[in-house]
Amino acid sequence: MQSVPGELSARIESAAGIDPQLRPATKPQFGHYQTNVALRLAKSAGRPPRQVAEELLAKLDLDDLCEPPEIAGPGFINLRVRSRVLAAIATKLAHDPLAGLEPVAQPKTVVIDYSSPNVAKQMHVGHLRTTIIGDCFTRLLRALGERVIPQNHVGDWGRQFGMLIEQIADERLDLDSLDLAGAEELYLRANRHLDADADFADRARARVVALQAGDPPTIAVWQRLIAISKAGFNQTYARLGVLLTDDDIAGESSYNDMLEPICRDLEDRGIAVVDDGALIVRVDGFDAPVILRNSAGGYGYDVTDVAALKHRVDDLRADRLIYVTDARQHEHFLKLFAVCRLAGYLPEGVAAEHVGYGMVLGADQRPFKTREGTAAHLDDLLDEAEQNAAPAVALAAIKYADLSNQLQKDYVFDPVRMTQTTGDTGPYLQYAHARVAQVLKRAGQVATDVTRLEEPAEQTVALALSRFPDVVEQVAATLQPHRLCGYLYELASAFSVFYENCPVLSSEGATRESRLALCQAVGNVMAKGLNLLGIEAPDRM
RNA sequence: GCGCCUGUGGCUCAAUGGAUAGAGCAUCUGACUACGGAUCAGAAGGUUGGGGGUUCGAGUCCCUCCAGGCGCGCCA
Repeated sequence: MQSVPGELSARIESAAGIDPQLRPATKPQFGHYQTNVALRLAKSAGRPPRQVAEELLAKLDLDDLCEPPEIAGPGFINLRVRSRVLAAIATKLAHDPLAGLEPVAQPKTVVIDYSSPNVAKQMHVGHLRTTIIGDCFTRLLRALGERVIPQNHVGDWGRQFGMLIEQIADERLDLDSLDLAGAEELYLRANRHLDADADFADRARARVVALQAGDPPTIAVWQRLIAISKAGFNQTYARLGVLLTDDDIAGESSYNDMLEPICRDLEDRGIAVVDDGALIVRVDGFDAPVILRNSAGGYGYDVTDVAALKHRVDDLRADRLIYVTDARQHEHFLKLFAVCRLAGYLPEGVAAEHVGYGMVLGADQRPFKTREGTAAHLDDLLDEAEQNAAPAVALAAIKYADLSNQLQKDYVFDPVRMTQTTGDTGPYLQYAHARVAQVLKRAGQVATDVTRLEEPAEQTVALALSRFPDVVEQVAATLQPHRLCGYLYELASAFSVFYENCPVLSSEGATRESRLALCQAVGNVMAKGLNLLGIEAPDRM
């Protein structure tokens, strides 16, 4: 079944010839949906908009879905959906396990790059957003039937491993007793050692060479460090309740064998040139080139990203690539996409999008740091939020705060404000869901059909419910979770008004049954919506 | 210097080129012997950073200036 706005939109378009740009009405007195189609047609037709609107309505039959349309203001057409249509939708939403979401006709393969922590370092505040946002995208697109392949681009390669492995040898460290926090302390000791001891620095450099050459004992230690780190990451993922698993890990090192052939390919085809000893690709519109290979013959992140993209297109068969990293890397990804288009690694039919998010700031409006000046650990943030609320609620608060404003904006991590249960917060949404659950539990009967929507509050709830599938679809297309947050907040508010004005358990007969079913629909949609955000919907709080 | 992002009530944020710019927090005023008051109703609070322009219509698009953040060849 097509959604109501979808069906209305299709019918108006077939009569008008252009997309009606149907929108939810901006005010209750304008009905449920509005379109400015007559205003736009009037221009090319050279006739008054209201007259165009009348002619259009004469050709349209919406009687099965809407009350008679109204022409208002300069020529808007206002539509009010019939109560029995809304009731039928609400009934469906009450019982549909998918809450009205329908799988796309032709699923695409979507590769989403997110989280990407570094080996031998605990995840810090910077990883919070990429992990939560990426997890939300995975849930959203999977709910719509897309084939989603998360890619956790773990930083498991680079010069730091030389000093780490040498430091382990120097200390005769027992790796069996090392956890991720311990590995991070090791990292710091190795760093200090490197600065203070030239001989150690030489050995670290030699160890990097050995690692790159595949020296077995060196590789063995490197693999242990990765295993220790993964275990630490997985603890944090479990605490965050995100879907990432070890299967989603595609570390930087996995692309090593591709780097040299890519350089050769691009150089052979004249796309890359040697400049100042480095192999680079110049990109129109950007001053700085993409550096495939530095003048010392080493490979950096640029070429690794090219290789990763090529792998995702060629081997994973991606139709759509999404990268979730901080906004500062935006230009890097634009250049990466440009180079890959140029090289033919990124065919026209494959979409590539960078979703850049803003920084997490402390109360001082500065990037969130510890007292020592290092980036705060992710676990510390969770701990801090849990001082203000129970773990499940604190996590909801953090995720909602992270997803509810436009992603590219910085936001202030304010544990007190975001754990509040009033206003536009995660806990408020959970509370609405819990109230629904309690009513249903106490009803003592199974919810059936929504049959009457006489009260305005009932109408408002049903109308909000009917918009859910469209909102989800739009969020999946635009990758703007804050719109889903806004929608769920609206639904929760509408439910609260209904709850205040329309007794459920103390009403009788058909009214009671209808209201119970409406409650169930709200609960179902709310739970589904929260689930798409990665937020739990408890029955009690 | 060049480029990207941001600027909306005291604070935190919405608004797909459409009607009188919407919410929440805080403030003030109301509603409970309660289907969970972790709620609801109402009030007050705005020259959408400034100035031009395009359009029937601009917070939104274009130009320009201002303020803040970030990035600008061999580290991710």
